Amino acid sequence: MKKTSLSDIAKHLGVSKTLVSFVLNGKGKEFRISDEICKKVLEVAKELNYQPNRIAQGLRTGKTNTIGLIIADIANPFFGILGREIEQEAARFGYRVIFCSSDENPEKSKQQIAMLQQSQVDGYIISPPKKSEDQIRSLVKSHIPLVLIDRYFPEIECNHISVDNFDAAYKATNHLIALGHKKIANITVNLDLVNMIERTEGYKKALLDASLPVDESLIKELPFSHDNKDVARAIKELVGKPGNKKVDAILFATSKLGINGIESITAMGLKIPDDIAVVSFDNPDAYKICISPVTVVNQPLKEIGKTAVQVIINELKHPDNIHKIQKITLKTDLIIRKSCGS
Amino acid sequence: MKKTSLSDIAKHLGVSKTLVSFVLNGKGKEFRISDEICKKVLEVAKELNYQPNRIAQGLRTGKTNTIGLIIADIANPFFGILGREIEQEAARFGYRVIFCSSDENPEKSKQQIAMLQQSQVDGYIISPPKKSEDQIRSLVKSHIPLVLIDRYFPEIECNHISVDNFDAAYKATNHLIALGHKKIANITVNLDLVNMIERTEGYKKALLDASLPVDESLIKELPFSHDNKDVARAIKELVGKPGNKKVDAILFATSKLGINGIESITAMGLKIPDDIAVVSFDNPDAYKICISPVTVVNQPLKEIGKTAVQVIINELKHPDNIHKIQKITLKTDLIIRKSCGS
DNA sequence: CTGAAAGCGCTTACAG
DNA sequence: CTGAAAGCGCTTACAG
Repeated sequence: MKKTSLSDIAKHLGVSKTLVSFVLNGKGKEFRISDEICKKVLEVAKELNYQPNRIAQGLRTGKTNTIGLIIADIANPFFGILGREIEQEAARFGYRVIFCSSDENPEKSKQQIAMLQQSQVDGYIISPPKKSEDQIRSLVKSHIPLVLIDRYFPEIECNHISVDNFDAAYKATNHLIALGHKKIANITVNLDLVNMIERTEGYKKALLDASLPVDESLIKELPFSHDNKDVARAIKELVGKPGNKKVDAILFATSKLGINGIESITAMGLKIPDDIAVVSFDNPDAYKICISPVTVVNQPLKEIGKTAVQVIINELKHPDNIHKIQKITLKTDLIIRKSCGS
Repeated sequence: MKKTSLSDIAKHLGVSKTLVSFVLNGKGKEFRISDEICKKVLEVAKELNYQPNRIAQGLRTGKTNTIGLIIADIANPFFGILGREIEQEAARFGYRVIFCSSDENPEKSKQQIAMLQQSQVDGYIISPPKKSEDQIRSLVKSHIPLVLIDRYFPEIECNHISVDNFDAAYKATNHLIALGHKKIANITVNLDLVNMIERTEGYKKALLDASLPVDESLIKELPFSHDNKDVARAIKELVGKPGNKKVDAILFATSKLGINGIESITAMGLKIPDDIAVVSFDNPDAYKICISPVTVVNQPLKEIGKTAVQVIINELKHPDNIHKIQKITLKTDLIIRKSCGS
């Protein structure tokens, strides 16, 4: 079954491809093509089940109606929710999206960017891994719409959408302090990325403002691809010997860390929040049905995704705006459950 | 910054596009082009940062190296893990993937299929919603590689990869029975799809084989887009009045149901497994750190994803095989934790 | 060994 | 109002 093309329809009716193209693109009125012919063209197109070849259109017009998305891992619900929203918002504007998971690996993201360039995507939404500055810089230079999400590079002038991580960590830590916790640890991931750095800064600032000491040994930076054992080890180090508790609360910088952490804490026979209080970034289902439902910093993921697409579409529609850089910071909210005590 | 094309390289060196194309496609040897010229072409290509225009290649060759993926919802970790594996395996073979979430809505999947057709994807991996039989049939007719995952339509001859749902539900129910539970409910989703139907059949068969009555009022089919309230209501109906327990165990057919269900059960003040035992399909993180870690039917998601891509690639490489339909059924395993008692 | 030419399916000045 | 023609960037017979 050969696919039908524009010229099939043209031949069928004894008219030119030009005319058919006009009609099918809704420019019938504009070129004052008679209603009668318009109707016929539409009929035949339907009858022959005409599907425009977007590849051909893309080659001709230079626009593919495709957005390239690079995130760390689509299997992680954090990025899943983000990706879902991006897909949906893009579809509203007639755009498709190619998904890429970089695993926070700059080698992978580099290849993925090259692939997306070759695919002639109209725009990029990227959650850049560390050490990908040069990739982002050269993308900026290419003048194709680009927006960074979740994190960004302060030294690169580029659209980005993220969350006030400093403020979020500050408030979460403060919440712990207000409930009487004094020895508060921070388990985070060694991504060397602003978002994570700001979280740790916010945590420290909250301690300082409460005249609590900042003990660097209570800050554990784990590798991104940590497994349960890494987290378990970190927690053992933090907890110390029984009867001589080094720590009475932990701020987890990601839900992956938090979920593994809670598993370890429980496995060690410790109770949340009585033995140790817990607060975490992100709000996965797991935290709702957890042994002790977890107090979390909730990020407006859907808004991040939606806004990212809108920034891209806006630049595509108004290419003159491409130099008006948008740096958007959204607010988080603290959802208080039971894991911090009362 | 204009992108460099084949002819830019050709002009640069005073040779023909043909030659450049041959060299860049690794056919230098085949056409016995001198090593010297090959080297120069490669050099210039690198220097000019040549990126082949895949859109143009696609138009010319009819192959886009793109796979279209339709699942219910990429934000659901079940599909997230599947999608991740598909993306990764596809990348290994040089394929990109366009992600579409259908929300189990046949209208959406219809539009998405049309979009993917227009995008000239080389193959489809689809988790088809109910009432999408006609869409799948017409795709089969188009002779473009297609594989159904997670569920399929028994009456349509088509590649599919799924899991032995009957067996899985049978074993899960049996596990409950072996632990002494007799009044076992089944909360599932009204998808009218083989996978879900088989789960309920397996559940019933296990009851029958144990000479337990099958009580249709203990089978609750909720809408796909259920919210917490739907699940809470179902559970209230199942549990009945205090002191007069209608049910002592529940088999959840999906983790979304299970997570909501456990939340409701806990909110009602019931203890798992003492007041009510729980077993669920799928193995999200939530179940590991749950109040009572949940016994689950674990599906080999990565294998499903990987195999799906391989079936597509295989057909693409050996177009003659397209009529050798592959119907693959994988095994699940029961991961026993604490939610069923002992 | 290398090049000129056709053509994939579109869109869009241009001409009448 | 409508059509012939060029061209997007490739690949690939075909010719020499």
